Amino acid sequence: MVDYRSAAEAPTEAVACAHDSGTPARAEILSVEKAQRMAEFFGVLGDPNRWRILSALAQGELRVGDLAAAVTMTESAVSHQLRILRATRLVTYRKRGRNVFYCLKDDHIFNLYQEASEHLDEPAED
Amino acid sequence: MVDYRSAAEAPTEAVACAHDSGTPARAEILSVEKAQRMAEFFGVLGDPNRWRILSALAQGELRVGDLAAAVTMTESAVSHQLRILRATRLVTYRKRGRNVFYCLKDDHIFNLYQEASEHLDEPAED
DNA sequence: ATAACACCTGAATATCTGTTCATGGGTTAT
DNA sequence: ATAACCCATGAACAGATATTCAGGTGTTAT
Repeated sequence: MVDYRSAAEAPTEAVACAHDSGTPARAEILSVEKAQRMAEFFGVLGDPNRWRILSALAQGELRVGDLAAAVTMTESAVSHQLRILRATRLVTYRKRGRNVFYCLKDDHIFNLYQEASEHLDEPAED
Repeated sequence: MVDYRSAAEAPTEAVACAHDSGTPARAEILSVEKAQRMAEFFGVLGDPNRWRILSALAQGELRVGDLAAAVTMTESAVSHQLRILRATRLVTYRKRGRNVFYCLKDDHIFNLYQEASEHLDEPAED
């Protein structure tokens, strides 16, 4: 997926830690359980098609079929992904007859998107 | 990893969308490229050992060997992971003789952690 | 020079993950 | 009742991923 050989190499001597010298440690080391929960959550956001689904739902409620068309995936594939997004409580749904309308559940996904964008938009600084 | 059969089921009729009725759509649907970049970034945070490494570094600078001991992984495994964290610009390093000291690069990881925690701590509401 | 140390890297393997395909349940129309 | 429609699900397969293992580079000590 990514070519890690093009990683940021050769740092300067200037200290570039998130918290410098005298600053007290901000956090304890994560327990394996907490780390596991974090990883499971972020892992859900680690798939491009799930991001496309989420961004489509950011425009408003959508039926599964329309959602599939919007992201050019099969209904089955979308349905599988929606199950995961449901379990992670990122989306909710509402049944009307034989249709099922999905939508985003809350604002957390927006904040995460924004925070990630800021990080990704930062200059390479090499 | 997760049992998706225990997903949130049986919604009420009350609308629970992130943006209600008349609100205008907040975003366009993500391009495949942007979705790909997002997924790659969040995918890095989709591993429990990487979270333990990051949280260990949140306490301060650490040598690779000490880091490995702190998270109970082999030096090799840690080194492989650090390469990924370096490429994602989540950590930086500093060479002193034959030692290499790693530390967190910026605050984004804290914000992401906090945002995710808030989401995960929300009640199940079933 | 030689050995020990700290770290990095490539290949190989076991595991996890996402899609497809086929099928089944529930709802509406005829 | 029957057919058409919408969606969910399980199994299976292909692709991605993380660790282990063996070996390599560069640095410090003897």
